[in-house]
Amino acid sequence: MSDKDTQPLTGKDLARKPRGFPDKREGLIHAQAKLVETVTGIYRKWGFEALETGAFEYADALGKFLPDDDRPNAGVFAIQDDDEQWMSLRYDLTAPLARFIAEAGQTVGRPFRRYAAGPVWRNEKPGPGRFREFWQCDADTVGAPGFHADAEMIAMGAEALRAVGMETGEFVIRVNTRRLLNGVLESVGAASADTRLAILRALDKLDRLGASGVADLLGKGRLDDSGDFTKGAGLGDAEVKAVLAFAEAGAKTRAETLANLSKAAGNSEEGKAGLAELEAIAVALEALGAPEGDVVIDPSVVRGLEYYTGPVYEAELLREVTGEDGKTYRIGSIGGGGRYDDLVARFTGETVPATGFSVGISRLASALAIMGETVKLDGPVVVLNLDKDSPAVALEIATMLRRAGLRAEAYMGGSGMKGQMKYADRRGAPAVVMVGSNEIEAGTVTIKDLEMGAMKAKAIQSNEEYREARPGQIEVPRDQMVEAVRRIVEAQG
RNA sequence: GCCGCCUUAGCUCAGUUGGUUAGAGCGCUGGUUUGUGGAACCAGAGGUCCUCCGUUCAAACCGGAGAGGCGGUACCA
Repeated sequence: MSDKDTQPLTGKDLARKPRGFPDKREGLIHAQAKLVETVTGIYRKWGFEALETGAFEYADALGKFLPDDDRPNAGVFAIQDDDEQWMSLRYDLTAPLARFIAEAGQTVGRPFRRYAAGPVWRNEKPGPGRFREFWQCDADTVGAPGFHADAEMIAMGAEALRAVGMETGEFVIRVNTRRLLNGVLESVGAASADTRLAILRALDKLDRLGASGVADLLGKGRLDDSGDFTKGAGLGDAEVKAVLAFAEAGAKTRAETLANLSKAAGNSEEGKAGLAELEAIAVALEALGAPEGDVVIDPSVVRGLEYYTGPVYEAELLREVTGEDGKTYRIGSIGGGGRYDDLVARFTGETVPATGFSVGISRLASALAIMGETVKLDGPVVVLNLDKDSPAVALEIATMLRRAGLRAEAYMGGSGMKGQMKYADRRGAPAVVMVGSNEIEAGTVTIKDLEMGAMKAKAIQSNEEYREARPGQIEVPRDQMVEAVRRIVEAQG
């Protein structure tokens, strides 16, 4: 940026990582893979099929904006193709789907029910649980005009979150509709786009700032803890009250909320239509068996994406996230979605009603990681290399184990036995196999069950006794090695 | 983007109101134990004290700028 730090970095300074692009290791990768497998499994069960698109889309296909100066827009990562056209990394999985539908035309039947999982990129400020590269797992129904399709997305989303381990009270899916919001905006006479936007943004913060904070934002403005002043929407007291009454209409049950809303939503056409949408969704949710605790109607839900045209839903993690450092972290939204009836029409002019739900895989995984709920490492069986001058024995043993379908490696490092045991321990190896001169002479191998060894060692008091005991260790003839190792691995599950 | 706080060993942190060779715990490496991780004891190796510029006889410490981190706020298709 400035001209004085143009000196090239050297040495360790070179090894930097851009913020928000996480390095992921064994534990996290497997946790994420498992989440993806579980969630897509639910989507498949509900009758969705796989469809994936590429990482880049033309910038104008992704959104309404056009290239201005150097970059099309902050918020996305964009580069120019060799023909100078702007391409952007996708910021979600929905906009590329709309492009695909427009392009594929009649070659896909309607309704088209698809799921997809993959990384998306947003050029925003990262934080704990907030990344610039992160995974989403989406399901969408294209060509579905009825609100029961939205209800299906919501109920399926709740099922997916339960499948990844969320229990009653640990998450909630809050449902609203844009049309109800439009009705409220109309009823308070919010005409300008700026004012409407300011009101929606204020509403969206109800859960975080509370009624008084939102009231400030709806009115004159709000001074936050850091001393920063946020300009308000400029509504009068009566209007602020009306909007707040609407936003706080949420009640314990969906039926109660709907009853409250019918009073607070005003008489506009949009408001009535919105109420009808939510009523239809509520009926369908009953039929789908979605528990009241999992899915609530909450008129303060807005969601940022501009392409939503009707119902919107947001899945929030309620479970307290406390790290091993004792700090609590606010993870917030772990998924959401909504109806986007006009997204395909941008390309073809043909209105294609569609609705979708997305699970924030990276958020979920980092919430689990912060809580210390990482999956147990399941490393390979490690064959120790005791005679470093002739590693062939270790290679041979490892090959036997692999041919039998077991995950195994011969030690490749340069350390002594103690170091090799430490290595196996750190890798999460279920067992090590040792073949030294004693074993070669006797035609046997020594197998150590590391898990059992650890367990037995707990009962041992003195260091000498520990050295003597060789806990969890057995010696078997070489031709029984594979089965003995297999028993140990399987016993550990 | 704006505001505040922070940056010393691999990690968590001490540190002298500016004064020689910058410390601890954990971890790591080696040994006690030709060949035994998670236990014990002994020893050892790790540092441009975030970077650059300035003040000073002297800067890890003071001043300025920058980078990175954390938190808040804004933005978030």
